[in-house]
Amino acid sequence: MYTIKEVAKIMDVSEHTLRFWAKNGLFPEIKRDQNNVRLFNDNDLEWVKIVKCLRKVGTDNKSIKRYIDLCLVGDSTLKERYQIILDTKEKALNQMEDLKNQLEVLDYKQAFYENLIKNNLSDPWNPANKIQQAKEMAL
Amino acid sequence: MYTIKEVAKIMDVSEHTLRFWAKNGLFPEIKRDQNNVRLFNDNDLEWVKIVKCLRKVGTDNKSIKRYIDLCLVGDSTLKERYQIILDTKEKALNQMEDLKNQLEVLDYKQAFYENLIKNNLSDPWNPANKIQQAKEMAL
DNA sequence: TCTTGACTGATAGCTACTCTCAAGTCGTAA
DNA sequence: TTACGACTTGAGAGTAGCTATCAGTCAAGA
Repeated sequence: MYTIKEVAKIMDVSEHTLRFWAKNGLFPEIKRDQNNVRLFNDNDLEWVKIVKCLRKVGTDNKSIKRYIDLCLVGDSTLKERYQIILDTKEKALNQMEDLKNQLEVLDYKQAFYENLIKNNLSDPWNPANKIQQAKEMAL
Repeated sequence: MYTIKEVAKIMDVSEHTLRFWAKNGLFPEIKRDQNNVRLFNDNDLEWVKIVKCLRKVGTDNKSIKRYIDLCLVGDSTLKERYQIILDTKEKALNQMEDLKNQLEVLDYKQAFYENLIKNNLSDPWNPANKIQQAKEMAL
């Protein structure tokens, strides 16, 4: 059994966020002790894990709740849940692709700056420099 | 020269977001025609590209504005800007790593569901089933 | 007994959009 | 000439998902 603080540490999710998720029904009911303090068990940790996973790939909380609710309905929703996982995987792969593209932009920028710094050049992008260049061309 | 609508299409960023970014100083001043309509040139498109890139890897707008402002200052900020690009690259790589981890979680889930569906089994996670299992064990 | 620390829910605030709206401009068709 | 439709503008309201603050409860230790 874990307190919310321990779960926050183990799962690397803030206590605030865990309470927010709990309040919004993103976990099945979590047990409380006699003082109303939440006590997470290992199974609850698995729920946190899947919610965290779905959030990380950008699933909105409404859709996550829907998935959780399907889980609680029982076996009749197995195929629908399976499909959600497949769709989520595709989303994650698209995001990887997107990140790769952004990395290319950053690689280009890096090379651009390295060239300027190494050769002690001026930034041809800078509007101020543009004016300067225009002046030079006009001479 | 491109209207905001064209830029939105070319860069795959909504007109709303472009106006929002512009209002918050995430682009250098953009030219307007006699009717106050924004006219983006190819250089502006490059600004949109870098802002989009920074946002995609989770940079907050304040930090993006700071980067843009550094760009406008001129060559004295080249090294600082270079460092921002390097830091951003690292952030992007961390995110890739994170996504890979989440994909593993999803792969596991996929296998889990495939097993249940193929073998026509009950979800051992379902709280309702847990009760059932407990009952069966009690028999 | 008092203090410290952990927890609680309610609520306020924040970021980054996202949407709606009234108003202005343009080209074309009746 | 006027009406229309498609486009733009800024202002401002609304939203998602946290994030932070707060007052209050409780148990354990000095």
